[in-house]
Amino acid sequence: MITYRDKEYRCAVELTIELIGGKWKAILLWELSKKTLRFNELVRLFPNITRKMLTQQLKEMERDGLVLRKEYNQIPPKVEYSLTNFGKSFMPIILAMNQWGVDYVAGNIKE
Amino acid sequence: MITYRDKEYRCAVELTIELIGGKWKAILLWELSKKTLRFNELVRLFPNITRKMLTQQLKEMERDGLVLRKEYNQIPPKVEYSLTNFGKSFMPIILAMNQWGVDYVAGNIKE
DNA sequence: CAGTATCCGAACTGATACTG
DNA sequence: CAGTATCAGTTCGGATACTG
Repeated sequence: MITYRDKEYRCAVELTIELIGGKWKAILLWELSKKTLRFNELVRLFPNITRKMLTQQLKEMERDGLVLRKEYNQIPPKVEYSLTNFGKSFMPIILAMNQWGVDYVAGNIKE
Repeated sequence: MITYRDKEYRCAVELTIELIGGKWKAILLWELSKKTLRFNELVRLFPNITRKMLTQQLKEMERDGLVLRKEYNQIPPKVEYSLTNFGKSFMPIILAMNQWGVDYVAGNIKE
């Protein structure tokens, strides 16, 4: 058993899923690992995610310490999202996910 | 863009999430990688998953080619679940997930 | 620009009972 | 043993409109 922030998990995999599971978080980590991005840049990168879901996911990741939200007090507003060191610690997983795609569906990748 | 089984994905990570995302699939892959298991053994291993959800997840993984369902025609029934080679191809990801837990919450693991 | 608010249907999850 | 069936509650996800 693993205890983390007062919750119990059967195995490490379960905990990992809790932190980066869901439809969007792994992909957000992937993009943010390449480049710090502003809110609307993320919106444009992912035509399929709504602003609502994007805000929600980013907030959860910020709460969990994976993402740093930097707000510039200016008009028009400017907010930048980047990975914390903790967020970067998931990169081996994200890279493994990407590598899996390269290995197993490489023939179907179109640039 | 990646095309896989008539669906399009922005990046490999997105496709990986589609195949092994969700709350249970990664954990099921983890357990089945260690040992072929019968339905009720899985039920006992995961007190938090209901039979309904377990059936549903296993069916999806079978449909996607990750899991092999072997039914013995006998009474009482016996069904064994194991990983296909395709299912095993996700092991680098699952192992990375587990390793993350070992590295980052090791202090909180109780056997 | 970077979000909120509201509404709504779909999907997930759980409890319980039942079946070949 | 290995599931299904049913009901109900919660969360997810998307469309649209609005705000500081």
